[in-house]
Amino acid sequence: MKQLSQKLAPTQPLPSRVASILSQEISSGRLKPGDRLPTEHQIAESLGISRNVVREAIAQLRADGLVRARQGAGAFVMEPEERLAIRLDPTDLENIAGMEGLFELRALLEGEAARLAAMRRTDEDLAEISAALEDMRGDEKWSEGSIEADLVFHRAIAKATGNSYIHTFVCFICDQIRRSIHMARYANQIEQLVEVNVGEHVVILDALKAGDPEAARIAMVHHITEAGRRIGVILRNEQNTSQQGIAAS
Amino acid sequence: MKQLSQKLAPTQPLPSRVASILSQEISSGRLKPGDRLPTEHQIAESLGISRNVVREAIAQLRADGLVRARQGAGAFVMEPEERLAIRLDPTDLENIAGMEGLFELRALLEGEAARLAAMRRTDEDLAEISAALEDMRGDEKWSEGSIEADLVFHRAIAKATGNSYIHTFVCFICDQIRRSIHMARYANQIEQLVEVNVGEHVVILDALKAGDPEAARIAMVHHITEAGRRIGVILRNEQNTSQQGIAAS
DNA sequence: GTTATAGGGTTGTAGGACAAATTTGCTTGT
DNA sequence: ACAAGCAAATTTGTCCTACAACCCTATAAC
Repeated sequence: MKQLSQKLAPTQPLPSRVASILSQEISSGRLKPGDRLPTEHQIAESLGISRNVVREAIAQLRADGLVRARQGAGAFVMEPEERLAIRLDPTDLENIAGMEGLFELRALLEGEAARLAAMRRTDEDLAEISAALEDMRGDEKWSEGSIEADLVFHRAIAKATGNSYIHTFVCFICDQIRRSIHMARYANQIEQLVEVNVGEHVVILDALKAGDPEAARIAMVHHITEAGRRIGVILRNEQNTSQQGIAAS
Repeated sequence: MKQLSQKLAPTQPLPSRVASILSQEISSGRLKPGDRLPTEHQIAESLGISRNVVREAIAQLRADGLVRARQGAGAFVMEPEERLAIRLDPTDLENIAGMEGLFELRALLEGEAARLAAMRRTDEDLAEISAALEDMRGDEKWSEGSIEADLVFHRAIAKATGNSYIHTFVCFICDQIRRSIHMARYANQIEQLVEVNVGEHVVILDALKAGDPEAARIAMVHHITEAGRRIGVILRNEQNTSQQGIAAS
């Protein structure tokens, strides 16, 4: 167990590192649902830290619904269905396969969000979305601010669905993707593609203005597919964009 | 602030209660992004608890990316976009409006998941899904086991997409809904509707077997819409099921 | 005016102590 | 011998103190 603790950056706070270790023990199956964790004393001693730190680590796991502590009995691993939080493992996003999966989910979710937004958006929503698009154009190409404006655009659409859950989920996924992009530093090779990117956004906005649900959805799926392609993520193009004749009506 | 602490069951562990208080302070806007939290000492003193408890509470918030603590400086509320976990507020699901939003998201997500599953499912996936359906029929009507089998059915479809993110998200949402249903005890008024429910599942399974993406998606959306209706959740039927003439072919 | 330094304040970690609750095993009575 | 109940050990929950590491600011020195 001790050697695991060295796999994390020493700059990260100690309780988080301990939480990661325990969390890994669980997700790797070494600790199965129903199992009891080692006592706080044992963990503290085996890692050479104070019980205080262990308790903070377990507090994090408990907050995620990963374990349940019972006074006098111990801390037990919970069933996977009982988890009440989603936390993505950042390491999953460091390879292309993970990014592909996330982009697929994003296209799916945001595509449908755009469809709903086309039907429900208010004029204020539209103004907010348009403003974000202006910011994308106005800022320096692919500067930090431009990327942020891009995200604001997507979030505003999700908000325009009027469904706070959709908004929450879309925000979450977008942030995961942005984080990955920043880490991988993909952005520096695509500066010349801004015009294309802005163009795709314009198509989406137009569909929202027109109140055309299918067109909005298809434009969004297309945009995300292309955006993924630009950073090396190839989506299996099984999205049903083949029926776009309907949308053109 | 003290009166808020009484709104939680006294059986809940103290750190969680404190975390809820702080989390409410943030989501209600009394603490805005960028603000610094009161010092641990102040919080401890104002609530009449030890700093240790406060630290565990903050550890939970930190794990969610809700706040970021810098040694020597303090704990600061993070931007909403920086959050790295999704945790739904259980109180949001106690009213019909919240459930409607969640059902809409569910229909959207699982509908698309069914579409992808129809294209990608392996024979093993199909066997797993069929087995779950058998369990639903075999068990006593609407017993605990039958409800679980229902969930297994939905999870198996999400797994058949081959996308672990979709699987994770669908699992998460289903669990939220199940939790709400259990809490509200809706289930007791719909015992006679099992046949209908099973029938809807059969339609989904048939579409998956046939490898018909659109039919699978439409069947899933229809099922979730109906399932929601049975427990009193009315979805604005703006789902594009109007094209179901295609599915009937 | 700018830089260096010292001080107070805040979080991070350690360690000890006791309370509360659970589990286990032993004792005792029948 | 068996069962019920009691007692002890174990484990988590909470509190306390102390110090280290670090941040920020105000003061002092150049």
